[in-house]
Amino acid sequence: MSEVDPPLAPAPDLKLDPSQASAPGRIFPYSFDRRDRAADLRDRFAGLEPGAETGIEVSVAGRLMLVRPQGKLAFATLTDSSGSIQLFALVNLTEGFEGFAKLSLGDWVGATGQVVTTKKGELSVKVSSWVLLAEARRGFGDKWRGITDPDTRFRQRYVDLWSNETARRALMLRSQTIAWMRRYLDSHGFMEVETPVLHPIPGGATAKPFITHHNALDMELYLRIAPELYLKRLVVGGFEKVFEIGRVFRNEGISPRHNPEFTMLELYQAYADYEEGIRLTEEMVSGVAVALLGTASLEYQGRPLDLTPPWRRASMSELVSEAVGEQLSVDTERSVLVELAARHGIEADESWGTGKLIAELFEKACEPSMWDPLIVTDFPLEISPLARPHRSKPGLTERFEAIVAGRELVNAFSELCDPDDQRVRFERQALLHDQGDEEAMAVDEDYLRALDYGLPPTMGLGLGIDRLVMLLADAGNIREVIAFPTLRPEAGGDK
RNA sequence: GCGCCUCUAGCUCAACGGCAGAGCAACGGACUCUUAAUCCGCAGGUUCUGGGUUCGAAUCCCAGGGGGCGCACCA
Repeated sequence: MSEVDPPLAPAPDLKLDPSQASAPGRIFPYSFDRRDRAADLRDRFAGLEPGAETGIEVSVAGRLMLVRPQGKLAFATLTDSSGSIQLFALVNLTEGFEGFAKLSLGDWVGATGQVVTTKKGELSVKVSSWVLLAEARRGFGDKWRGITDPDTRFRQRYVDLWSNETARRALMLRSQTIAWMRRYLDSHGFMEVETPVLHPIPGGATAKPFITHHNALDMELYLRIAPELYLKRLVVGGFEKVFEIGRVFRNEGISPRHNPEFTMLELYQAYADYEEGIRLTEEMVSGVAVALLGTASLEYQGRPLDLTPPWRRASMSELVSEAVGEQLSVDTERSVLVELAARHGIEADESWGTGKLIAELFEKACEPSMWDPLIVTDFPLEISPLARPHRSKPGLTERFEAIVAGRELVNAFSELCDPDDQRVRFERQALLHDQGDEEAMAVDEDYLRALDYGLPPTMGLGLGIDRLVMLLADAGNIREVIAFPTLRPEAGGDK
C-alpha cells in the first residue's frame, strides 16, 4: 500500500470517468465576464408582470443547484454568492441547447441573455449563450435535503456550504462581525496590532498549551493561549489603545462550545478601568447585533435573548449567595465553603483557598442557569493572577465576565500594574504548576521587567469571537461558525 | 477521560430474528413555462470492522472504529 497518498479520490459517485477530464477538448475557460449578480437582478427587476420581456441583456455565473429540462425548453436554478436566479433555455434561442439540458447539479455555468419573467412570473435570464466553467464530478447529495450528516458536513465543508444555506449564513455573519469590530475599534481610536503566535512562555490565561519545536534555535515554543502579555507590553511601550483579533490555541477537549483553535478579540485601553470595559462590552455586543441583524432582541436556540443594555450587574459573591441561599464571600470560613462545595458535587482540593471555592461554586450553582446577559463582577484575587486588586474590597479584583446564554463571552479587568504584586502572583501560579496544575502560569521575567518600566492604569478586555457569532447566527455548536473546525483525521478511504 | 445514543445504495431514510427496500442523485428515453417539474426504463450494497449466539443476524450479544449528545475542563 502506498504511503504517499491515502486513497481519498476514487469515489464511487464519480459521474464521469476521470480519464475524460484531461482528455483533449475538455478545456474549460480561464475567465468569464460576469457582470450581474443574482440578488442585484432581483432588486433591479422586482415586480415585473408575468411574461415580461425587458430587452436588457445580462451575464450571470454560478452553480446549478436545480435543473429542469423539459424537451425543447429547460429551466435551471443558478446560485451565486448573492443568491439565486432562474435560467430559461429554449431550443431555438439557446446556443448548444442539447448540452444545456444535460448539465448536472453542481456544475458551474456562465450564462448571457435577456432578463424576462416566465408565464408564472419567475424572474429569469433567457439564455442566448452559456458556457460550462467547471463541472461537478461528484454529486451534491440529496437535492432537497443536501447533506445532514455532521461528520460529512464539516469534513467536506465545500459541499456543506453549497447545499446548506444556514451554513453559508453563519460564516457570512462571522466575517461581518469581525469587520464590524474592526470598524468600531478603529473609529474609537484603537490601533490594530499583531503579536507573536509562537511564545517561549505561554501566558495570559490559564490553559494547557500546544507545544512545538524550533529547529534552528533548538528550543520549545508554545502556540499562544492568549495575546494578553504582549499587548500590555505594547501599552508599556506607549500605544494607549491597542487591539488584536487573532487565533489562540488551547490543548483541551473539543465540545459544542470548544474548538482547539479559536478567535479572540483582545483590547487594551490606557487610563481606563473595568467600568469602561463594561461600557464597551455592552456597546459592542449590542451594537454588532443591531448592525448585522437589525435588532438586539434575538432568539437563540428557541429562547428569547435580549442584548439591549444596560445588562444586569452582580458580584460573584452575591450570585453565589443568592443561589445557595446563604450569605457567602471570600471571607467566609473555608470549612463552610468546602462543605457547601461538597454538597454541590465539588471535590475541593487541598490547595484551594476561599476565592477558588467561591468561583467553583459560582460555576456549578449559577452559571448553567443563566441566560440573559449578565455582568459578573469582583472575581476573587486567587483565581485572577493578572487582575488588579479591587480598590475597596480586599481579596477581590476589579475583574468582570459577561455571561450570555450561560456562556462566558467577555473576560475583562483593570490590569495589574504593580510588578512586585505581579511577581508574587506569578510565583503562586508557578507553584501550582509544579504541583501538577498543567494550566497554571509560569513566571514571565521579561513581562515583569516591562512592568518595572511602568504600565499606566489600563483596562484589558477579551471577547470570544466564535461565541459571539454563535449568538448572532443562532448556532448551537461552535463548529457551525468555524469554516474548518478541528476534526479527527479521516479514517481512510472515501466517505 | 467517563456515560448514553448512533452507523443500511452517492445523498436522505425504511426494513428491527425470516428473500436488503424507497425517494432523490446517476445512467437511457419522453416532454415548449417548470419551481424539490412530471412520466417510463435501467443500474446501484463488505448493512462501519472483527468475533459470538441462532436452523437463520442489518436486526440480539461482545470487542474495536467513526460520529452525535451529556458530564468534566475551559473562552
